[in-house]
Amino acid sequence: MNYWLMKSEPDVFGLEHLKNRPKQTEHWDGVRNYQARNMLRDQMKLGDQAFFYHSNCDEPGIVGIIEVVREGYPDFTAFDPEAKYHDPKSDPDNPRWYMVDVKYVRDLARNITLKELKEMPELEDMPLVRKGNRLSIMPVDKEHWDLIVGLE
DNA sequence: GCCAACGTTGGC
DNA sequence: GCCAACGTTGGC
Repeated sequence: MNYWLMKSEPDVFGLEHLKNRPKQTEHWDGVRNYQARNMLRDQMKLGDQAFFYHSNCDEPGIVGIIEVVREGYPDFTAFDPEAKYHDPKSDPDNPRWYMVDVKYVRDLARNITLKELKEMPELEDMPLVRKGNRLSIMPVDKEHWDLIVGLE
């Protein structure tokens, strides 16, 4: 089993939105970065768990846990000219972008903030806290995962 | 294949 | 709202 961190802006699609979906499940669309795409397409497996991270907000941080319930498949929103993340270069016969479906697992008891994570020497290798990292999906080491859950 | 210009991300 | 960091694009 792999562990991940997935970023989303709470104003656009936050943990509450996922929780309120029928079946508490949603497809994770709109990723338009090749490195993140490769992870969605090739590496994320059924049952993998991920931190739900709120970005671009007052207190960026990890607010919950979600789970992969469908493995990588083409991000159909790329084909839709009306969609925000439409990409005319993604051909349905040869899709450029992929997504997975995720399901709400639980809230964390509190928001474990980016600020707090940055202050932990044990986490200095974590991509999330490294300068300039803008990936919206990133792998999390099991040791880091356990450590962070332990902060709750 | 280089690199300048441009767009986006996301913390602050 | 600012801006640093980074990815992508496209001319050459």
